[in-house]
Amino acid sequence: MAKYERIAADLRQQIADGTLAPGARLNAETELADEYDVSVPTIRQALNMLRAEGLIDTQHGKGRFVRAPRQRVRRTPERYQWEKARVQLPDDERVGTGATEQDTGLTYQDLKFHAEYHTVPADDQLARDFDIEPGTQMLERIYRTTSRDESAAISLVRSYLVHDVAAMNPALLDASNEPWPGGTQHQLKTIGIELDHITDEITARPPLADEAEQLGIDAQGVAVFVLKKTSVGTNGNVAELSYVILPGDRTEFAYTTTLDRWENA
Amino acid sequence: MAKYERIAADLRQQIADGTLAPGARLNAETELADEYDVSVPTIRQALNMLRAEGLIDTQHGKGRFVRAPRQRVRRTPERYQWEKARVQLPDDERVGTGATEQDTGLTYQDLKFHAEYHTVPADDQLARDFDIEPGTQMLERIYRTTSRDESAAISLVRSYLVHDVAAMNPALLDASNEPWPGGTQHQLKTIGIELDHITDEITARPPLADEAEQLGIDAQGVAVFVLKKTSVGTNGNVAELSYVILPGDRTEFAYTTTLDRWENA
DNA sequence: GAGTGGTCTAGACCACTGT
DNA sequence: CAGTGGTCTAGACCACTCC
Repeated sequence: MAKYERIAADLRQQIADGTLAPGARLNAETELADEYDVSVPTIRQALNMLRAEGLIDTQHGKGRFVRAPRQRVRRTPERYQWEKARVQLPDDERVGTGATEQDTGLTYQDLKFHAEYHTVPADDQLARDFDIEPGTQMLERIYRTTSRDESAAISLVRSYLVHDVAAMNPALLDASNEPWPGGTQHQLKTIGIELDHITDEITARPPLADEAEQLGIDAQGVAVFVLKKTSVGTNGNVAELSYVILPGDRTEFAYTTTLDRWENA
Repeated sequence: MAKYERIAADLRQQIADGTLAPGARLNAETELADEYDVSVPTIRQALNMLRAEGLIDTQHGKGRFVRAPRQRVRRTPERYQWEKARVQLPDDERVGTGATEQDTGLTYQDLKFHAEYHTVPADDQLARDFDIEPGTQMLERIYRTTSRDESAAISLVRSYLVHDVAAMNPALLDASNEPWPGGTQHQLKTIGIELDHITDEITARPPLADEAEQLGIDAQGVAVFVLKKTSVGTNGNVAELSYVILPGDRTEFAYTTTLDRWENA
């Protein structure tokens, strides 16, 4: 076993058994190098492993700190139905049920919310998903939701609508109307679209540099979930499609499948 | 921008635009150091980034190679219902519908299959999930499924049954009966259990060292999915619980939620 | 044996954080 | 200012792969 592996294992153990409690600062790399009687780069290699595992957090100029295990936010598809039901409520009851809540699964009042809209031509992937011609103008909506407590974003969302369809209600083209009371499903209702079903497709990949920064993930190690959410209207057309980027260490998905009973049971 | 970042970006670009095609070997670190006019450790830092991103594969003594983008295996909950329906078919039609297929979502004939059974006491987590006393004897079943083509495993499964419940059919205690025709749901039927629903809970984390090896993931970078699958019988009790470890770069989950129609629509 | 990556050293200089 | 981590150098030695 290599020295750096042995050192990493030792520190990992100390974190696991509480010798190094969450929030505690590790000794400086020069001190650790003395303690373990190795060179500084070797210590750094060990510490990089722990960072990749999400166990420690490094802060330039301050030190390395044991990370508190992140509380996972549970995301279930029940809220799709919940949001759909709320669409029919009067306006004042719909307040606080914005796209934020639909796309993050959170219902907190204390969120910082950022939205910006663009018009972009459909690339091949979007064209396939919407069953439209490549180059068709799309309304691209970028959302970033941040808890007031933390600096890190909870999710990054890229949402797409066919521009000419959205334009049937000009209010939908104006980002300053966000967060929209009632969320995307209510927005769709204003242009005559009712959703039939929503498909979630979940993959994982390493975060891009800017995603890592915005989500408060140390660049190496922790992955992000990419949730591709496809909303299909009762007419069979894709009404909205969004990519939700979620931090891999703070997210949990849960889906329940109910099975048909055996006939002779 | 640091040198190693610039070098990584340059190589990333070459991989993206096909200058470095999948399978191609990168120049040796000493050659790259000459080309970019930096030291070898700096080159190594750049290459470690690419490895963490899953773009290259390093083989000790041979070189570094551009990884082919992995084909993702799509995993949907439809097969739970599919497997349940097949339980009632006659034996000869059930062949090839083993736990493997249920837990991996694959139906290939050409799989190498490994199973081993243990008896272990329930820890606190298992006790909570099964609603039993901690320390209750559990039948722990470890599955590892490997495609005949590749050396890497497709999934690693840890499955739990209450030992005394499984023991009602002694054949269920013998690992040499795996792969069982009809899979777990048929095994449960032999002890009088019909499933009502199955809940999938999905998280992601960095792989453990042995998981990375078995799944053919380079230790750093690519995450693993942990799918916790809870199968609940028609009596309301948890019948079986399994943890499925899936490679983050080769797995995609898809779940569709059908929404109720608006009454006045 | 020649070539490859894996580990490790002993430093240097810079950028960021606090006092 | 002192202390921290981030970057980078120029080498050494070992383990693995292939011929």
